[in-house]
Amino acid sequence: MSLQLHNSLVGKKQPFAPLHEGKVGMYVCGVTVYDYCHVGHARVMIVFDVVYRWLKKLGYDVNYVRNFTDIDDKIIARAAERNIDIDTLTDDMITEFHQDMDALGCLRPSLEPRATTHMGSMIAMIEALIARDCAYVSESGDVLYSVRSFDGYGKLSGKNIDDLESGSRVDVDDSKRDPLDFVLWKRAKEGEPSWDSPWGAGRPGWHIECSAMSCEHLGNTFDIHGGGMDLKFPHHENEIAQACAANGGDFARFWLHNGFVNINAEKMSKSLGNFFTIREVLKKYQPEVLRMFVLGTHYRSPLDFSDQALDVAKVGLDRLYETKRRLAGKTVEESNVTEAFAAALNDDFNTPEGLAELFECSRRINKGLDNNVDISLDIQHFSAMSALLGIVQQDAETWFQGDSDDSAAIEALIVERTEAKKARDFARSDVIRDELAAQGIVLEDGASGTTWKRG
RNA sequence: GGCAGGGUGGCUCAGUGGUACGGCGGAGGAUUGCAAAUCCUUUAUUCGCGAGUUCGAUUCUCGCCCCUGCCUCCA
Repeated sequence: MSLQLHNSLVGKKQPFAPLHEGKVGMYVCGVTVYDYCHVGHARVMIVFDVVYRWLKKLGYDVNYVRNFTDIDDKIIARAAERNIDIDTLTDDMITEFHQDMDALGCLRPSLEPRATTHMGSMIAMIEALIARDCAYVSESGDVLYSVRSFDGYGKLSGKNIDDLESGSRVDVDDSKRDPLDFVLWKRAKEGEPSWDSPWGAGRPGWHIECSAMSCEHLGNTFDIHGGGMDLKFPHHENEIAQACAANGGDFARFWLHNGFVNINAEKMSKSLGNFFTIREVLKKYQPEVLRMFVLGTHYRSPLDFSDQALDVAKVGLDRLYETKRRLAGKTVEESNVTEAFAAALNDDFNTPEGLAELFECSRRINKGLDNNVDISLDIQHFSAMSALLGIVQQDAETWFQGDSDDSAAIEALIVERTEAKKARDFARSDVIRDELAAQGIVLEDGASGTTWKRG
């Protein structure tokens, strides 16, 4: 079966075919760089990392663009708060962001454009919108987008303008022709960073950034646009309105939205304050645990965050690493994933089903090892599937034992215990095992000697 | 109020018009000096509730209940 994507634009799965043979253009909304990333951000990045990896595996030449919003109200406020330059803040946060992403095993996108270096294309797009009567300069001096001018407004989010207005919580701004009109260009306020434009000094609105940067780097019409479900409205709706009205054609062809990360059945978010940063989680859990946790649920479903859920992910990974550990020393040839795995990923990136296949493959290997039958093909599959998901990528001993420096002492005790066992002095060997167990060390007596891990 | 997405075993998470995948946990067995790990067997007359369509529905349709989100910044 070929790749099927759930396209938010039509609300169902559709067969995927790129605009240009063999090439895929994909844009994913990145982060606003004013603070550390939390688990919600981690989910988007991990989900689209797997999308990226799978598209490449299918043989596409993928141009993956993920932006940084490096100018907005929150950034200005935070820089002022910390009494540092905006550039210092954003550069710093981008470095921290990359650190988190690298830790999580997310491949770097092809390009990570920053809003502040794309003023030209944003201004050009706004000019085009004004020329087409889709935007206007308000009394306050801001440039606004006129939502009534765009017929398809609301198509992505399944809303219509009248419904939006009746349920609107937005304060009515007199300078707007319509309450739903949104800012394309904000006139500079005293002391704020600004860029020159035909409408005076100012800075871009959030939505225009993504429309301009995606079109500049991927062309006016491109294949995939992704992001969190919360960006569907108004952000992505506005992106479509801007790009389509300015360019006169289609914008992104497939829209992919991932579900939220919840805590106690509530959305994890900055505003609710119920978030955990990635680095907080990584103090307690290895990065692959977070990855496993994310991939264990389909990307569009809600994902409940809890220590218990992470523990479950950890135990599952342990199982896979036990298999990898038994494979130590065996050379693995480059190979492909199983058909079942490919079918799962092709079905709108069904990673839980992909994981099920990986676990089954693990069992086949263990069984083969126990019964001494040829499992070379399974080993290749195991390696290819785990690599594709970006898990079980560490050395198994490191995974189980960590890299602290008490290993020598532990191993000395294991040698002593082995001697005792050889002498059938089980009382002594059990004492040693108990001593180690008290330190959290679990021993496993295998056919080729004793191995250990931290429990 | 409008719109979107959900409700599957003790927990978690897939899936399908013909009685349900995987993981965790539980029980039993093999293996082991005993463990650990691994393997085998087992663990949902049942998929929120009611009705309809059908030979047959958890899967389709309708109604209802409950949960979450979006409609303001948000991944």
